[in-house]
Amino acid sequence: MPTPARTSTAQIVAAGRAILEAEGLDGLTMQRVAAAVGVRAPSLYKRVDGRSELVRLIALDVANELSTVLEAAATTRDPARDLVAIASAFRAFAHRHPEAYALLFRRLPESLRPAIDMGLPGFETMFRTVEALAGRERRLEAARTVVAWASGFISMELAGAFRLGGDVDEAFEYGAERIVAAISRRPAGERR
Amino acid sequence: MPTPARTSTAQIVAAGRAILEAEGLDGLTMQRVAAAVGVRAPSLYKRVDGRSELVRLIALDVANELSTVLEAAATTRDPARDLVAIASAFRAFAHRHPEAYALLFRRLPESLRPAIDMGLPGFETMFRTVEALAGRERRLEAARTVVAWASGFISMELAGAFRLGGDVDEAFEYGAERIVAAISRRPAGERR
DNA sequence: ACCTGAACACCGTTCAAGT
DNA sequence: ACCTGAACACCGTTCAAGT
Repeated sequence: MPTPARTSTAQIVAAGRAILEAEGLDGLTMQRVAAAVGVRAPSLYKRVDGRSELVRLIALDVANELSTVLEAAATTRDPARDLVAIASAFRAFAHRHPEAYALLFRRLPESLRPAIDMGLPGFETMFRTVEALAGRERRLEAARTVVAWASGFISMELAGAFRLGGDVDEAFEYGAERIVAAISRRPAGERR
Repeated sequence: MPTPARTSTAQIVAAGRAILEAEGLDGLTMQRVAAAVGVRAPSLYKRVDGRSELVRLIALDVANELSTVLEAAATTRDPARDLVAIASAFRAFAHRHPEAYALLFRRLPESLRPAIDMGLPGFETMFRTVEALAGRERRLEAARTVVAWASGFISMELAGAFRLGGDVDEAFEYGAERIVAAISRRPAGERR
């Protein structure tokens, strides 16, 4: 006799994300998630293949949200200003969802890799903005430089690695400005 | 009746590091470490306060080794070349010990933070080299920019995040050059 | 002193049995 | 169909008992 579903994959992912953010990745247990959606742990396996699959689904959810945030950040027609805005939006997102953010850049065995496509609109936007500054030929190296800097800065910041005092916001602004200039085809002063 | 110690903290840390590198952080269990040093899991608690303490000790060991590697990398008197060499040594270390490296930049509750002092000689060397390029006033922001870029690049690389093809080594060289230029004081006469 | 087995409270995961 | 309790193989950690 069929019984109605008491939960859904979407609800499980949402609950998992909430628990992740509140308790950290170690606190994200199948039992907690099950309790949050009103079910017992074994029932989760009807919709999700296991814990690592759940974590992967959460990471995909986070990537999508981040993508829309980045997309919305490029509002001017000036690529230099847009790129700074994109980097700042990236950082603000990480501050709002530090545990979720950490999920995006963690080391994983090849097989479990979350296929976070750089094809997501927000990353495309970033990529296009970089290309406008660095030129078609150097766009890949330039994009990698920008993303490496931004993600590294944020990871260190969230890991509490900036312990020498100073103004961290100011260091981010300094870095953003310098990096934008560094990847630009012409020195900033010559642009019009 | 006293029995002789069958292992030591140093041996435990070394075994733990080997297991970490071979099996990943999840594979680093007290039982495995115990087996590797020829003892049962409960005996580890005589020398180490628990698993997170063990991980902290391993992280400190890694930080010290990284420090000596960085220190040895600065061999010329040209700070620009030295800084590139330091960044490359940093990257090479991470490639040799990817799991150990990941330990250094992971998010931790404040209380468990591994007190990886920036006072370690290798980091001092890097800091001094940056200062020679960026000047005393901007050295903190400049150092943060360099380390953020390098650590971010390496994390992404090790996480398998560079999936758009292209030459990753070339992207690192490109980034290193551009960043060194970006944090350097402008030569006299050039306007901004 | 140091080491150990046994025990406890947790995990993730499987599966037969219930509705 | 979906959910569940029971079971299994693991964890980390504690502690009384052994040497």
